[in-house]
Amino acid sequence: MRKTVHDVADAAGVSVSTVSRALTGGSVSPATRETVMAAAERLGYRPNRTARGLITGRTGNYGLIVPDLRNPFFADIAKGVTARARAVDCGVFITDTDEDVAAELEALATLGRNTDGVLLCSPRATDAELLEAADPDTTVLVHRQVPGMLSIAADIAAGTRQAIDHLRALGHRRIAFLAGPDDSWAGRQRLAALAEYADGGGAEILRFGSVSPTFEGGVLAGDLVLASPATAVLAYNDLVAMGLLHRLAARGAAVPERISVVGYDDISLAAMSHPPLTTVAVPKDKAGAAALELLLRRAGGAGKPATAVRDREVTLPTGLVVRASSGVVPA
Amino acid sequence: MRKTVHDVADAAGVSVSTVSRALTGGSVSPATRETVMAAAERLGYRPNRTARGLITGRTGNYGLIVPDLRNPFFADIAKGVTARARAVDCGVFITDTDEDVAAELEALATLGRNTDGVLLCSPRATDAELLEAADPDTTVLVHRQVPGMLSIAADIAAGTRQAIDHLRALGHRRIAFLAGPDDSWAGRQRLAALAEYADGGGAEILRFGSVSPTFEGGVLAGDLVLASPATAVLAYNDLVAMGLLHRLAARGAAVPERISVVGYDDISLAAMSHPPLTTVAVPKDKAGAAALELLLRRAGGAGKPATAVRDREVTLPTGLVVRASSGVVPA
DNA sequence: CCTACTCTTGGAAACGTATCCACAGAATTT
DNA sequence: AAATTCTGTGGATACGTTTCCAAGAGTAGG
Repeated sequence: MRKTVHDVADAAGVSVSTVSRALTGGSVSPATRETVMAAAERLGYRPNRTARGLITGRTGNYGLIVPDLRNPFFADIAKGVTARARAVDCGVFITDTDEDVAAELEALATLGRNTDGVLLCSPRATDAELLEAADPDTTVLVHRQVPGMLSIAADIAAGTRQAIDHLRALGHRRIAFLAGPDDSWAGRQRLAALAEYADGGGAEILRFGSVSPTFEGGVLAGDLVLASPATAVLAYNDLVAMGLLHRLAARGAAVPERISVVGYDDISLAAMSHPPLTTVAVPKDKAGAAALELLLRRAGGAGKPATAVRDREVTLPTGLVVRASSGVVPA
Repeated sequence: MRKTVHDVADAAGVSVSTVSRALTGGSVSPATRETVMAAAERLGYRPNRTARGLITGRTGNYGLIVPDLRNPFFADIAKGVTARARAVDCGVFITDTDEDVAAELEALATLGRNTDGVLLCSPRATDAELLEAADPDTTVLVHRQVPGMLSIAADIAAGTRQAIDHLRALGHRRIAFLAGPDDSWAGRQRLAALAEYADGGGAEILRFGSVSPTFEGGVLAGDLVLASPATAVLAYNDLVAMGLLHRLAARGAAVPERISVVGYDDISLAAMSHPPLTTVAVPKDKAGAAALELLLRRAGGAGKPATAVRDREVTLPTGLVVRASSGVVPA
C-alpha cells in the first residue's frame, strides 16, 4: 500500500542505501540521483518520519504550547511557527492549555519527550516552575524571558514608552493605564517602563486594574476611565482597548475628541475597530518563526547550544501604529 | 542515557519481550509483572513512542489542516480539536496552508503518511482533488461534505433559512445576500437554501458578490447595499458583516433602524461588534472535537470503518443568535 | 502414566530508515 | 605501467519496540 525506500529502490534499479543517500543529500552521482528522484516522484513516495526518527534520534517535530488559540495574539504566533515549519518541512504539535498552568507544565513534559524541542508561550507560570519543567537547551520561551532559558521577546518597555511619548506629544498630561493580570511577565515589563514617568517625567500615569485582559475587561474599565481626569488611555492590550472603545461609544464619549485610546499588540482586529485603533505593534508571527529558527539552528549546527546571552535571549523591536483612536488633547 | 526495555529487562532479570508484555498489558504472571513494573519505575523508564509507532503502525498523532489560523473560525475548530486531543493524550499536528490549495494537498500527503488520520478544513479544493489526495478511511472533512468521504458539517442550509425567516418575521421583504467565493462549498450550500425563496417564497433575495470573505469585502459591499432597495442584509460570514457594519457607520446608516444586518458563524468577535451582531451560530470547537472523535472511534474499535452513510457524514445543528444588529423593517 | 492442554517465557523477526564498511572501478599520481 | 587516491555503490547493521513462534513447566483428564 504505502511506498517505502525498497519500492523506490526496485523501481530505480538501485539499492536502498543509494535511495536514502539520493533523497537526503548524500554523495550520489547526478545521474542516479535523477533516476531515484524520478522514481520517488512517480511512486508518490513519502519518507516515514517515524522510521527516520528512530535511527537519527531526531523526530523532526516540534511542539508549541499556547494558553488560548482563540486569542488572536497567540493565533498569530502559531501562524508564524507553522509557516516556518512548512518551509523547512518539519511538523509542529500545537497544544492549547486553556489558560491552565498545570496543563501547560504537563504538556511541556509530554512534548519534551516526543519532539526535538518546544516553543512555549507561558505568560503566567512562575520562573521556578518553568526552570524545573523545561529542558533549557530544547525549550524556547516566546514573549517572555527567564534567566537561563532560551527566549524570543519583544522590547515591551520600549513599546510602552513609544505609546506614552506619542500621547504626550499630542498634549496629554494625564494618562490612564489599564493594567493586566499581576502575574503576567509582559504586564510587569509595562509597569517597569511606566515607572520612569512616575516622578515628574512629564506625564501623570493613573493606574487602573488589574483588569481581565479581555474585551469584557475593557468594557468594565470604560466607566472607571470616564470618572477620572485622564484624557488618554493606554490599554493593557488590544482586546481591552476594544472593549473600552465599545463602552465609551455606549456612554457617548467621542474617541479621540473626548478621550484618546491606545492599544497594545496590533492584532488584526485593531484595524477593524471603530475608530481604528492606535496601538503598539509587537512582532507575533515573526517571533514564532524566530523561535523555531532558534531550535532549528541548534539542531542543524554541531548541536552545541548558543552560549552567549545575546544568542540565547533574542529581543525583537516594537513599533507604534498610529490610527484614528488617538488625537490631540481636548482644550 | 535514556533507558530502554533492555535496561529494564536486565534490571528485572527477564527478557525484553516479557518487559514489553508486562508494560503493555500482555499475558504475564502477576509476580513478574510486579517485578518489571518496579524495575521500570526505579530506572525512570519511558517507552520510546517513535519506536513503538514504527512497529505498531500507529503513531497516536493526528493532523489538522486549516487555511488560516488567524481566521477565528478556524482557530475555534483548532481549539476544539486540541482540547479533545489533550483529554485522550494524543498529539495533533497543525498546518496552516495560507489559503493555498496546493499547500493543502501537499500537507495532506505528508500528514497522511505520518499520522493516524487527518482532519481537513478545505473550503476551496475541488471534490476530485480531495478524493484523489486523501485516504477515505483516515481523513475527515470538517465543515464540508464530499460524497464518499468522512465528514462533520453543520446544517448550513437550515441556518440560512433561520436567518431569512428571522428577517421576514421582522417585516423585511427585500433582503440582500452578500455571496462569498464561488468555489466555496459552504457558499454553494447557502445559495441552494436561498433558492427556495426565489420564486414567490415571501421575500425577494437580492444577490451581491461574490465578495471576498473578509472585513474588507464587507466594507466594499456597504455602498452596494445602501444603493439598493434592501432593508436587511445576510452577510456571507461574520467578518464580512463586521466590515459592512463599519462602512454603514461611516456612511451614517443606522443599524438596525435604517438597515438590519445578520452574519454567519458566530465567531467570538460577533458579540463585540458595534452593534453586537445577530448571526447564525455554527458549531466550531464542537465540530473539531467530533471530527477527532470519529477517527479515534475508528482506531479504537476493531478498525473497521463505519459503513452507513449516516455514520460517515455527520451533520451538526445550527442556531440563530439574535443580538442588536437586526430589527423591525423601517416604516 | 501418558497425553493434551494452558500458562508463561525467551528468542527472533519485523517495522522503515540512515549510516558504517567494504569493494569495485575510474581517475590521478609517481 | 604500477601504485595510490577518489567516487559511487551495495550489503549489513542498528535504532527500540512489539509480536510471532516455539519451547518449557505445570496441570488436568483419560
